[in-house]
Amino acid sequence: MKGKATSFDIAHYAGVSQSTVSRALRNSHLVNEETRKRVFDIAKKLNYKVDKNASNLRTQQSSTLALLLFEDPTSDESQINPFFLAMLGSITRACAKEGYDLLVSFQSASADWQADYEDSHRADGIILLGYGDYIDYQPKFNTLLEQNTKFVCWGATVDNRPDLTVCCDNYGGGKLAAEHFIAHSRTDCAFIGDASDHSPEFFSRFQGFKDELLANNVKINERKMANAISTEESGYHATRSLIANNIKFNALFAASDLIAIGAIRALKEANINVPKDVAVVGFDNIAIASYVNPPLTTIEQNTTIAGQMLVENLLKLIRGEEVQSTLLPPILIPRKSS
Amino acid sequence: MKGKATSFDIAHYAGVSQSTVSRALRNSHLVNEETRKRVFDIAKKLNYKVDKNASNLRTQQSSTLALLLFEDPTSDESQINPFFLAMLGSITRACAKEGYDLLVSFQSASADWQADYEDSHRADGIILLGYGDYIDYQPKFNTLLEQNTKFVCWGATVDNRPDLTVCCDNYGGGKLAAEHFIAHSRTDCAFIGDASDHSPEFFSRFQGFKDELLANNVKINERKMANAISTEESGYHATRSLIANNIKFNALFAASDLIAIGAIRALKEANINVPKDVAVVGFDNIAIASYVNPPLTTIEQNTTIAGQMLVENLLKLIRGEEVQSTLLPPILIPRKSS
DNA sequence: TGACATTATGACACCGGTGTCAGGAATTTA
DNA sequence: TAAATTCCTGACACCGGTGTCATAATGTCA
Repeated sequence: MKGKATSFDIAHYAGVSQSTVSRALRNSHLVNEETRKRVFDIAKKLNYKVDKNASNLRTQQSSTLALLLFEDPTSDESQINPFFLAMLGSITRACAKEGYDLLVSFQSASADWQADYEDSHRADGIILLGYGDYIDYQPKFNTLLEQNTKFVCWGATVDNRPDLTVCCDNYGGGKLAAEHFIAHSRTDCAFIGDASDHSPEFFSRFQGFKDELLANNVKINERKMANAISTEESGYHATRSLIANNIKFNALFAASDLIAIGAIRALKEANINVPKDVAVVGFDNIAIASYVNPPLTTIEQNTTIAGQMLVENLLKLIRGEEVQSTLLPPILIPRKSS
Repeated sequence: MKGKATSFDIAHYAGVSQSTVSRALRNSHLVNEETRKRVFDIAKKLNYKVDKNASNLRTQQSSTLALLLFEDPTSDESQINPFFLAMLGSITRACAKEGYDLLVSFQSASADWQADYEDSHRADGIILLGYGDYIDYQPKFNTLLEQNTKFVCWGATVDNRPDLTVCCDNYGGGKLAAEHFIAHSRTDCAFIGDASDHSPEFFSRFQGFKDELLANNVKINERKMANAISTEESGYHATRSLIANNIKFNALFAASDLIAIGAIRALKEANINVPKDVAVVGFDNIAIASYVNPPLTTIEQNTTIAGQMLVENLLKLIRGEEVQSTLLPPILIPRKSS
């Protein structure tokens, strides 16, 4: 046999028509049991596999989802944010469970990604995953919506479409961090992250943090805040600049674990003891968090559930079912850094 | 416009035949420049995207590679080995650079994965990534070879086909670890990993380690060896059992970083100081390694290059070009654990 | 026994591109 | 001016399945 076997080959050997083969292989009840068995046996012998391109072309669907990972273009090329990698893992699993394949692709936020995968019928829907400059995405979301492309995204909100977003309750997570500090009488708080509304996730975390402090009559001093994107380097530099400016605090809330880890490095360098002098709380609970020294107290986002929800919601959208807005509860994981 | 635009729609608006549209969009030199422009403009306006299913079906290739990740089924479901995640990242990037899409899928070693992706024309080739029981795979490799499926694999060797494997020089890496201990006069060595030939990568690491020690007249005591698979838990338990058996050593070579991290935890628990009492060296240089306490000395496998090589070699195989056997040089990254 | 339902199958159009071949128009050559 | 060449385009088969429709064979009921 040259080349791969087709349904015509099977039809030939089974002495039936190609139509019947196709039906038999898809377990249509229209096919005689005996015929079905014969076809299956021959298919197995010839190592036949349905040509997905032909099948997808005809049925106009692909049983495939696309995952677009937006990386902050400023972050180090070689290291991908471990939080996203964890998400990727759980999304892959969730897809497999649902019988879907997963196409993975990295995108820079600026690129002209649009609906490429879905328009070209390569994927039935798209999962968008990224941290950061989501605000720039709204026009692209609109394009996707206009074209009736099915998509869900992590973290970012889409105007008037809360059902397209799965995210952690960042505001609530921020409050958890504040509660934790209050409970341990650490009220001289610093924040590192991006408190502008440029990065909505960080913004919400900060808002929750600030509001909960206020509810306990604690005000956060603007001078005790520094901007950082979600990398260890950025957290390190932001913290160093606070220290260099001689700014004092006894609690530090970092908008992500990577930032927190960088912050701890900067604190250590300045001979500031964690947690004795400064208690540090991060956000995400990436795998590294439990191994750093001291182990990092953090607000966990459950990536397993998050990945499942993204996939489930997307499939519902594809099937035309209604989707509820999904907010995942954050959990405080207390460790030795606070 | 209902539904997605097709090349016929463009043909209609451009007043040319569908054939010409197809040619124009693929920049065939057979098309008049003016016609080409017109077609492009209309395509853009209609937000036209080539239907990959139709295109792939006709051309019998997919511009897609499949990545099959074999996880050790005994490892914790929720956590994927960070080394593989790093590989996944670099493979994704390498694919993008070459203009290929990447299908990602998790498989358990036992499943009937065979050549599914390639047989069904979803992918032009397959990358196999896994640790562990590779020895069981040879029959499946044979099936793949028989069917002329293009594939490459990480780590595992395929009988008589060294060109299909990309891996780190595990033997050389083991020697590096031994050299390091010798240089620091730590000659009472323990090894944790799998020194049977069940896990060829671990086996090679151990062989290199042992041989280099022998070259320096140091013999490793069989009692100072313990089996472990590549998880933190497994490393922890293996080390605990050594300690429980009152086995003494002043240097420990772990077959992977996760094992090493587990080992350090066990040592700490037993009040054994790292590196003062026991120097620890791991293997992989995963991201966590530099953050643990103390930072872990390890043998780095460069995942960026590894991913690139896997993709490059696979593409060469697909194009029918000759591929050289690829052995990547390991590098010792000295940190505070030794 | 004739009308009708049920079951199993084949023929065929179709999905949306790609590649081949034939041929008309314009240009060059003899 | 006829012949050859180049350039550009359209018609059409084809990739390998899926879904619809027609139909033959068999079973059911009045």
